[in-house]
Amino acid sequence: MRRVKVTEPQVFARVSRVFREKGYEGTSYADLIAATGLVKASLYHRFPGGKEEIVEAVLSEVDREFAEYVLRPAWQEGSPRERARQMARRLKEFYGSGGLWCLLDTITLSSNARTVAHAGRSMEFWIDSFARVARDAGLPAKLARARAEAAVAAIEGALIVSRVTKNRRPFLRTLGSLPTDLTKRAVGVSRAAVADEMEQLR
Amino acid sequence: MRRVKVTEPQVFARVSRVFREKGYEGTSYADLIAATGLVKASLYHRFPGGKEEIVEAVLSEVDREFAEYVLRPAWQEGSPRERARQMARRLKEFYGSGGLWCLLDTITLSSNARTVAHAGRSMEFWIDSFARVARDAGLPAKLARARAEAAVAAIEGALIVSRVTKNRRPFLRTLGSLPTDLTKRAVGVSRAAVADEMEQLR
DNA sequence: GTCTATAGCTTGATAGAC
DNA sequence: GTCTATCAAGCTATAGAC
Repeated sequence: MRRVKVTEPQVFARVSRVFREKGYEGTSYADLIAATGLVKASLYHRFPGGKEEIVEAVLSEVDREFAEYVLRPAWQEGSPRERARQMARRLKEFYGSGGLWCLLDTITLSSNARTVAHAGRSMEFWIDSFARVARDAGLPAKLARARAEAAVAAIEGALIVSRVTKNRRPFLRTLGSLPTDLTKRAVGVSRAAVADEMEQLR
Repeated sequence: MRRVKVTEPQVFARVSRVFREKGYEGTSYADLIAATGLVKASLYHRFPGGKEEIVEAVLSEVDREFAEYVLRPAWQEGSPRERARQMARRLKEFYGSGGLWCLLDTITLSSNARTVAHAGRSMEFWIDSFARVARDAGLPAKLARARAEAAVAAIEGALIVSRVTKNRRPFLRTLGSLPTDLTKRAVGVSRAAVADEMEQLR
């Protein structure tokens, strides 16, 4: 009765799903076993460092996918607004329209300093990517950076609101306004009609 | 050797601090014992329902304080902008300038449905409070609601960015722009100078 | 690379004395 | 209302066969 070998990409995908959903402390080996179909000793064979090593590996892998797919448009040629729009589409996909949480969030609560530092670097790259688009749209570097931080926070926060109130609309709205938030030349009081903003409400 | 009795408000304050910091699964009785100075059986005497009852009680209490202090200006008389400013000041205080997390966030990851529902109602009241200020500023109800959701998300997200990148500035900036974000008549492309926004960067 | 079996510790929870 | 003592279950982790 030979078991079918579970491929490495499958293990990563299934395990990361659990950590995204339950966080670091909330994830037990029982959960990981149920998700992968592997037995505990097999997980230890693949990740001798235990849970900490698993979470490090998952973070690296998810990070790579996020950078290479979701954030990629930030580093390509083309109209800043259109690149932001493409990132918004991919963010929607990546976060399951607001039904999946962010690993950088769930994993950084009561986990070790090394993991938090790793997640910090990942988030910095995310911010850098957004900031690049804002700069390409003509914003001064300092302002671009602030806009990028605010945009990342808006997304992270919208996921929390989505989880807590079980309403995904704020998340989808945040993605909808992302291209504008990242690239518009100024915020503040304007004479543009309220109707403009209301039209964008979905 | 009689022990000094620990007052109920002290227990609530210390226990809620732990849950804010570590989340639901991340908090163990060992943590609660260390924080309160009480022994396990004493905690069970006060909260026979165990961890679930503790977290419910903490949520109710923190909720009450948040509504009665932080959100209070939303339901008072006066200029909407000034009321938003006062809430921003109190939010800064409540979240330790970005060094303390939100219970509604940390407690809703891998905890039971009842707790998530409770947290959901708390967040709805928060959104309602913000929306009221936006409506008082002259915004139509639907737009006011969307602005309120976005503002709550911005705060929650800024706390995550603060935790992950160990940089509190995004959080403080979010509070700085809260009065404007909540009460301005329109967003979008405007002719107001970029300098206006940059001046507000701290 | 996967499995069975087991070790030892920590967890949430309870009984009962003071 | 607080304590000591104890419990079973769950946890992370390892040894060793196939």
